[in-house]
Amino acid sequence: REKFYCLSMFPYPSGKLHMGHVRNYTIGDVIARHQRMLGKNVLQPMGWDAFGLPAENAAIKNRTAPARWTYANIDEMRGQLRQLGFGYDWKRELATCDPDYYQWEQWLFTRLMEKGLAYKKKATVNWDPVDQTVLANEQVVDGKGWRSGAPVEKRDIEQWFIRITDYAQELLDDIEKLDAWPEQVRTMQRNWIGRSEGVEMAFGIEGSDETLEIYTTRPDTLMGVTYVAVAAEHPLAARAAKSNPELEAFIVECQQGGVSEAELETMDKKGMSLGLNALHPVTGESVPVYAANFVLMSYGSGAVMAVPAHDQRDWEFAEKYGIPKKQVIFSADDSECGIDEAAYVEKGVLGNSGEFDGLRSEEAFDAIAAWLERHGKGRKSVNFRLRDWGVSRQRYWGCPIPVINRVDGTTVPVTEFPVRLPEDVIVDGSGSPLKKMPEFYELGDGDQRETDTFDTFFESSWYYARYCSNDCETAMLDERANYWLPVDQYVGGIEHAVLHLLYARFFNKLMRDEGLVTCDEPFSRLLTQGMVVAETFYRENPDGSKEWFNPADVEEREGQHILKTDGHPVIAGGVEKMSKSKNNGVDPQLLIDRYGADTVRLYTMFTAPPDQSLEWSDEGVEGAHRFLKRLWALAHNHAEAIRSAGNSPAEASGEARREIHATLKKALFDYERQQFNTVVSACMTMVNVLNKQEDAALLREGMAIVLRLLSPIAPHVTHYLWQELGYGDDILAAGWPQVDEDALRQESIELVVQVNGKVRAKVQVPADADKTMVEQAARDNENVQKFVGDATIRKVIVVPGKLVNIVAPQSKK
RNA sequence: GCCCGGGUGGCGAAAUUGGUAGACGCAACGGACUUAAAAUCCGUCGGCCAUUGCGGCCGUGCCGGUUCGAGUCCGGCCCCGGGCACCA
Repeated sequence: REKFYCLSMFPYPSGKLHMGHVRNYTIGDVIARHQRMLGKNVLQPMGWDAFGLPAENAAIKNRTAPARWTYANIDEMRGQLRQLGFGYDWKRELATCDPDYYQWEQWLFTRLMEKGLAYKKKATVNWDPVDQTVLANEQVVDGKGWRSGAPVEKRDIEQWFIRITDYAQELLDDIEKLDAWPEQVRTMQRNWIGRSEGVEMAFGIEGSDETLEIYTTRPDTLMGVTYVAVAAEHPLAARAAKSNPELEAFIVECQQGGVSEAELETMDKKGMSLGLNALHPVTGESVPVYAANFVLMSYGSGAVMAVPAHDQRDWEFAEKYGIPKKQVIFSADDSECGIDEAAYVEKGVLGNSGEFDGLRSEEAFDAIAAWLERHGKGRKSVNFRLRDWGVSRQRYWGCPIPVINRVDGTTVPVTEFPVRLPEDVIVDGSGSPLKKMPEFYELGDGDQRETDTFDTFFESSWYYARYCSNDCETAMLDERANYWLPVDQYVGGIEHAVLHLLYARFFNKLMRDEGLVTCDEPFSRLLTQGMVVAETFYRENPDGSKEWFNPADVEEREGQHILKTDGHPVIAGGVEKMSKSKNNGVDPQLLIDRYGADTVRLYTMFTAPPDQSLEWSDEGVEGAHRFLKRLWALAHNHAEAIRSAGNSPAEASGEARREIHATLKKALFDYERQQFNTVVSACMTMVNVLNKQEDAALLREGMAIVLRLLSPIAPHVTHYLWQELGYGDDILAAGWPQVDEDALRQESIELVVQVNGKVRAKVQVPADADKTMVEQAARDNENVQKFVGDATIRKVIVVPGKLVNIVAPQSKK
């Protein structure tokens, strides 16, 4: 049989399942069961993304080791997944914190080191000066450490990187192959990789032999450069600061704050002159050099050219510091292009640009690049926004980076795997326990084992492949991976649209180039489920931190949100993604206990289309449950008749049978496009139709259709009724229902008649009526005549099978 | 700030992608059954007007445009959500 690999993003074992998990895994299971009923050889595995920050936080809070906490959560959540009836192949279960798993990524990392694809360099992290520890971006709240409350600083430390930029072009090009991915995700990935074509060039430094390398996508504006900006950490700035205390203070000030892009992009743009000048590569003119807090050292060369007249950020900076603006681009059609109010960022025609005057921006791009090239000062170059992947984390609960730091300062890869993470530790919040465990890192002769661990995206970048070979003890993957891969259907949250999905695509290419897999891309088809969101509620602690309360513990009283346990008010924090950190998850267990798995599954499928975000509410679950009861009652009211009815189609009940098959046609269409909410609607419609029927043959045919359509969504009830009504032993093996086109034929159909685009009547016409007949029937209608009156009919539009529009504009009197 | 989505009845949504706006549900209301309640069944259910019946006007976040026809396409706004490289 044809293979079908259906995969849902594995969960972080945070405690219990939340509604987002239920939604994700129900969608995956519905697709897997659907494919199974279509006759395919389906693989659907499940596992645990088990390393991560929350386990360390829980360890501090509960005084348990992260490993213990994690394994207990896995047991709890596995039990819940079983209750929900998901069809997983549990033999393939894996947890990323298992040395049998992570040893292979340690091995692969050493291969990357040998190939030069892994390297060490300094990079900036958030530093909490009180707790003396590195903070994740999430742990920086309003510029302060979440535990200490101290203002966060930037600090540069040595870290491992992987050269994802070597694969930038291929990652970009292969997006074209992903034609069964949502366009939205493809666009986000393209933008993230951010290929641009521009020019790199060297500005001279006045009174020095040094040069400043800069890159621009707008070389046509080169003659409008009025200053150059460098990062505060730039060597040039550091040197100038030695004789300038004010500048030194500014550089220290720039060390404040976190490293997240959102923070950097929204902060006040500040700068200070270095008191030295750069030399324009074409004119040789002097322009001042500024240190600026928005230029990043880790980004390109840490220097940018600034054209206030034609770049909005440069414009604002120039305005603030009184730097001149020089307009060099003018609109081609003499339309308004002044630069007094804002930068003029459009392309146009050059002026004030010496020998380049009169060229259009596009021509100037080439001309200026050629000039620079000719004079040995620059060249065209392609640039990517994508940066190399920093994989070092100064944390305990992760996969140890398999390297040894030699006493002579060199770094060598480990040769024996796994490098085991000690699990019996105490986490106290003051940095990684590994750094306090000489038994872990001391290797004798001064050699030390690396104590940093991998980014947890490392584990989640290849788990999809390991499921195929998870019992293989001698290699990362074996030939079974190439049978199952690529994943035919991947299902997961839209929040992973870029990072996880891009890293996994990259990792697949790394594994391919290592000869481990043959496919270029890991996921053929992608369904990005919308988020399950819910209200958030919090109170502010005296130290400014926030305590979050679960919506289930909050009620509304006289327009105020009150915490049930103490009766005091809480603050509504808006509707957000269900998360541990905001404590706004809904516990599905209560619903499973009360209504059973099928109701929970049916409700999550029915209440919104899979890719749309779903705001949770308890209401509506009752309706899903009621439908299953109606289905059950329908089956039992007619059980005898259905069991004894023959399998021949129910010819007698023309209209009802037509409705069943027309609805089936829609349901099959919706299954194909994965719009499961309307599949459920269709099933409800069919049950409503069948409820009014007595004809045993039609009931037998109709029930056989409904049960199979519903089987992927509500497997338990349908499995039981299938047997009970005598259709067979196994509904999964029953085959997929098919539309009988004969049943859809109609003798007459209803057409909508519009006059000037407004519906004025509905007429019955024979199904095979031609255009003339249809038009005549429309004109004959009383209400239509009333609206046409004595106006001249200018045009009649007939849309076959749908409508007639009579265009007869009333003349104004 | 940048990138990507979304906005349709009291609520979740549908509209096979430019052709009847509101399918299917939830809630609500009215009725049947019941001593009663629950459950179940039947009916009403966008707003306004008309109502004996036919019906009419408005309506898919806001403003404008294209079209015989726009929830759907185009331009400009507003609001909400996701991501922004150390949450996963």
